[in-house]
Amino acid sequence: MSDQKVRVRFAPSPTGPLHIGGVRTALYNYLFARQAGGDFLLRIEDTDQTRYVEGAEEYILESLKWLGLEPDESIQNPGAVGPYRQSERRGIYQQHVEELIRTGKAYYAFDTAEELEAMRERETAAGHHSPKYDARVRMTMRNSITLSKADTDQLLSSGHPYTVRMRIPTGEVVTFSDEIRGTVQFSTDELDDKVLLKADGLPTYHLANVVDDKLMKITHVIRGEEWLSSTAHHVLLYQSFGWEAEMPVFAHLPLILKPSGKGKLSKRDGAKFGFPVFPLEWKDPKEDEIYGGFREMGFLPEAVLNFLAFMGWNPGTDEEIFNLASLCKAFSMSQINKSGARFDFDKATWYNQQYIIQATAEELHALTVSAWPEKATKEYIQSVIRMFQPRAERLADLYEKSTYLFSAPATYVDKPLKKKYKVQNHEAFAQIATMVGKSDSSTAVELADLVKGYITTQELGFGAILPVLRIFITGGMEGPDLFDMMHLLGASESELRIRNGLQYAHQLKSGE
RNA sequence: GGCCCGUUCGUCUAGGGGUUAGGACGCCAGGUUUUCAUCCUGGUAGCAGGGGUUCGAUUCCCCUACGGGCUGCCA
Repeated sequence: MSDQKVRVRFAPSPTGPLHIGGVRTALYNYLFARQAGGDFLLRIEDTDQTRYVEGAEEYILESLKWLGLEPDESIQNPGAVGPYRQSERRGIYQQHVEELIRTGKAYYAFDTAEELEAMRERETAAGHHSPKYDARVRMTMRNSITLSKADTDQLLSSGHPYTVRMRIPTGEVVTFSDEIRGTVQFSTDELDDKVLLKADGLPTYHLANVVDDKLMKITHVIRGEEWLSSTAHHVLLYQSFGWEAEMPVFAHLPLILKPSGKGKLSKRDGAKFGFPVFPLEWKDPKEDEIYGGFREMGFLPEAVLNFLAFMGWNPGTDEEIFNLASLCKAFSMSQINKSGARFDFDKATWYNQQYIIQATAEELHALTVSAWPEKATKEYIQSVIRMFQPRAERLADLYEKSTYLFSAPATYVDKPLKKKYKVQNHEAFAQIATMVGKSDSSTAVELADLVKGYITTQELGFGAILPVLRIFITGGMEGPDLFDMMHLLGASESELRIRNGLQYAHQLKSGE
């Protein structure tokens, strides 16, 4: 197995939006494949028709595309081992299930939902805590083991609904090696006779997964820890088919947990904690509810990837900024943790800020084009972006925080203005306005020298002038360097704003 | 309840028989910016508990506690 070309798969169910934990699973699969020069496939596991959600498949595809985790083989660009949608592989499963029945590894079960329920109640009452359809119980149920051949054939030909169950042997120990957890053992006495084929003719995860992984030549199964318990069933299935030699290497990833409280991160946690748990926004057709996405929240895909990569993995060094390409180089299965990681939105935000700072103004402009005032030129907008990059945690901060560079402030912060503006400086501000208006400084530094020189020679004090000037220009107390902004706004606009601000401040003061 | 997996600062983690237990986020303080942010410096805080093994355990073993997963004709 190890001398074959590495092939891994990401196999989500189209039952809703792709959860952030799923994204991380996809990422690790992608990284592992890229690093090994192998293939990364996407398989849609749509065997539960009752949970199928319209649009989920497209959502998954779009998410992976946004993140840059595009599969080598998928429903969109099929390879040689398709179809890549399980619902289109019915015949394959049917065929394999028949083989298991022939060899006695599986059997028909005719129990109805009511009968199963009755069994569970009976078992619980008898003191069996988690009732399992196991070697003992199956002898009390209606299946092709307890029924005569004639009765079984009769039921089958009469169209009675049936499932096919796995016949778990007793008294054996299933041992397998997990890349992350080491040797894991299960006693077959603990295992139940899992349903392999449902009454609707579609396979359950267990059967479909094993058959598809084998047929799609998957070498490494990298998936969430929620699958660890059922891996024993999967190993048994490989054995039943005589596929021991082709059994993939298993690697069960630690789960992503809620930021606080108990359990793994869930769909509702986003709304509950005020941050996205999905890559893209999702409008649920059934619930009439909108779930926020990292993309719409102004996150850069590489920041999401970097953040997610570090939830459960580390490069073994102190470095922590890794884009997709460097992650591919640094990734190693042996550096994956065993324990679950709590989702930390502050850390995600920090990563985003880092990537916004690293990005070029051109890139950020391209990602936000429609958000800027139409009249502004590209050069002007990109200058604004450069000024606000270190001040942005989300893409929207870029244009939401910089509105005053596109139109004069409509209001001023009164309290600081009252405190800082002194009536006796009125003439000095008027002088500065004139000076700024006439200046043809080619750089912000020249403009700064000019104004600061005036303040110094007039002995006005920077603290009495600069903060007030900032309020005149922006309306507020925060923002980029004052002279950078005035230089960008231009001489006449700056002069105008100073004069308007001065008039306002003067009225504010004299009105007391 | 049963089975399986896990447990280093609040969070993400490095480390691993002898270390001042390292880094990052967050938070706090200082510096730069006479603003805010960035950036820089410093600080805060941790090996779940109990038994072993050992000259010596945070590191190895066992137990307990706690956390997580599974226990569906869901995946």
